[in-house]
Amino acid sequence: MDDQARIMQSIAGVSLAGHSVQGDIGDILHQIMTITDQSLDEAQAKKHGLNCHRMKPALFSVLCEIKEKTGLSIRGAQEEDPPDPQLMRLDNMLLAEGVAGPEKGGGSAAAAAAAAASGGAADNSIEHSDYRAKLTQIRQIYHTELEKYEQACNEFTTHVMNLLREQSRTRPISPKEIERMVGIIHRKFSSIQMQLKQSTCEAVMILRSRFLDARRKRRNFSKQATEILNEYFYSHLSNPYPSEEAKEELAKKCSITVSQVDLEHRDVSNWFGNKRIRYKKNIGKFQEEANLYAAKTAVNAAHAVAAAVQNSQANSPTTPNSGSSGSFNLPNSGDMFLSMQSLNGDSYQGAQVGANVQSQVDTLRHVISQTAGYNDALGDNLMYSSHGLNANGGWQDATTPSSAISPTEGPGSVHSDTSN
DNA sequence: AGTCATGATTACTT
DNA sequence: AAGTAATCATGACT
Repeated sequence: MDDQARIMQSIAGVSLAGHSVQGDIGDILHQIMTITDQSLDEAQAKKHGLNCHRMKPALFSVLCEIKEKTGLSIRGAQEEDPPDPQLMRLDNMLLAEGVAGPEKGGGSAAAAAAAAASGGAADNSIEHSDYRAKLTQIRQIYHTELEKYEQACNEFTTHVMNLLREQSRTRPISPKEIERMVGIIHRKFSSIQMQLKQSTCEAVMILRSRFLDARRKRRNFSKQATEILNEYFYSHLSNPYPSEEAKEELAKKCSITVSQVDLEHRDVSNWFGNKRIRYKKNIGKFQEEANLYAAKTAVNAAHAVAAAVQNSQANSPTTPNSGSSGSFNLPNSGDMFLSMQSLNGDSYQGAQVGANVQSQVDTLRHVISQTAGYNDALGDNLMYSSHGLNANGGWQDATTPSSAISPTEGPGSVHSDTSN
């Protein structure tokens, strides 16, 4: 500002010296220089006053002259637009992945059609449809964001241009300058866009690695997820084969807890597959865990019993002791409630009851085996016996639990699931 | 670095 | 198509 003031002063002194209007000019300049210190309304009024001033055209032409002279430096800074190699790379990738391409008719739809049509590609079309769904989601987000940026950029550009146009009445602004300004704005916005493109690329890469790469990177499930899965496993020990729906539900249940990654049906299947085989291979090793989860479900069951009893005998003064006092809002308490009622002898014929009885029986059997000192002859290896696990190594029919038959596993068995 | 636990994949069976 | 058994690969822990 000081430099500018000096220039102004010198202009006034040199070009217009000797005229009787010198004091007048000084006054005008002073007004111009202080215009930014004033409130908007004041400034607006003063600007208008200056615009109508009789000296304005002369001053304006002087400014134009000066501008012409200093314009060279600006022109020197005139830079062309080198296509950013990184941006090009991002663009190419997004195009290749079908994110940036044509909205619908392009890559993804074609891929979908190809996958659906050809029988050969049906090997894992479910996963691919899932993949495509997620990709579409990403593409949608990307496009709406891009559009938003575009709109904001245009709005801002027109705003700035209006501003400049308005200012061009008081100071000389060449079209080149406006062009340059627009260029700057666009560059700023495109750098923002690049960030969007970058994060989109990242998302696509993650998606790709998750779905299409040969071997998905191993991630450990969250504690809550394993908790939930284990709970199901040990409360269905006699038949640890969750149905499709059950798997789906477990996956959902595991995903709503705070875990970095959503579990899917396949993950649940893998988990149960691994769990079954590893449990069977070395039951002793899982004994502690089994006890833990059985106890956990037993607590739930006890609470449910309390709830059921309290409910069914609400009008009767004879309340069984069952010393547990607990919340009614336990997880699963609904299921437990029904099944316990059915065990209680009440004739509830809910669709869920049958399914839950077995899990209840599993839990209760375990509790009984513990409290009754059932593990005498088996040594300390098999406190929690293998229920439906038959000697052949299969779980087989759950409805005929063989009572405490230990498979060939000895106490000192080493688990053979080692490699490398 | 070594070890263990565990998620994921593969080949095979039912 | 779902399950099993074996195996691979890696995260976490020592």
